[in-house]
Amino acid sequence: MEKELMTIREMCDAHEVTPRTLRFYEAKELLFPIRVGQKRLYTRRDRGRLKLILRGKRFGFSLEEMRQLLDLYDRGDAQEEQLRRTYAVARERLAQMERQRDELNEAIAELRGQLEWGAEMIASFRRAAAE
Amino acid sequence: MEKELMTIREMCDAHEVTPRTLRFYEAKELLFPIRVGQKRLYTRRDRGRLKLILRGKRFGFSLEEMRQLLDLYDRGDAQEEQLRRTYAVARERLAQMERQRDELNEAIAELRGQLEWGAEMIASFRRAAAE
DNA sequence: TTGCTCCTCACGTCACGTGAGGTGGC
DNA sequence: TTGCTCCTCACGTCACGTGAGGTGGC
Repeated sequence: MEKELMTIREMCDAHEVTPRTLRFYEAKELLFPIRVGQKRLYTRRDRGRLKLILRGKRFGFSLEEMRQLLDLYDRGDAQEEQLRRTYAVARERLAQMERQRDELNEAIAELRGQLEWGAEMIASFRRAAAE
Repeated sequence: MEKELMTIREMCDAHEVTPRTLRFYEAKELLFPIRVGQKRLYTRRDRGRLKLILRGKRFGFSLEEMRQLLDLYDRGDAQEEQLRRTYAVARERLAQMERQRDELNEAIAELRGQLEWGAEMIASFRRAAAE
């Protein structure tokens, strides 16, 4: 059973982030934990938002983009509009990620080539030293 | 024929970087253009270093890492040592790039799944609106 | 005189990391 | 009293971007 309210430490352990990250997201108005004195208590809503934020990060969305999408989600009334917007932004991101993957694959191939060349050079140094 | 000395603008056009980038690399001691008054004139050596820096960037090396490798290269005496070091660092980088590519591919697959789901949802909104 | 390119600060960006210094409750 | 966890500034990081304000030569 999940606790209704979680401390900052419990949040960190559950989502593998640092306290600094959670405070930073709060400053950026991405999370809104309850304050009891100085302490923060995170609700189910905060956990839902955090999961979406972390997922968005894996997709390369900026925090500002995630904030805008979450805000749309929160307004609740325009569910369809929110979905369309997210869909459009996500398609662009997908295209960027595919380009990025292609570049990365090229770079990997190039670096592999360089490494082969380097291995040969090192081998020839060794042969020269053996004389 | 390539000119022996190039202005900052010629360097920028030749390598698709901004003046700010070249000045930044100089501040970080990666480039050492000749100063004629205030103006900078870049030598063949600077161009060689810049090419290596940009290549290194594509491989994800930090500027500090590139500076260290270039410094080794410059000492010239320990060519073999330099090559070995570069080779070792490059192998690690390759492994990181491969991990990064795998994560990216996973994220792409996941995002594609989300997009499909989103497309269906939008379609069902449309059907509901058609009633 | 007007443009153009060059220059030097120096602050801004993004997503946090990292102390410094202090508090509350077991 | 000692630890532990929490807290709030606030500066540091990385690789530049972006004005502001000024200079030199056609």
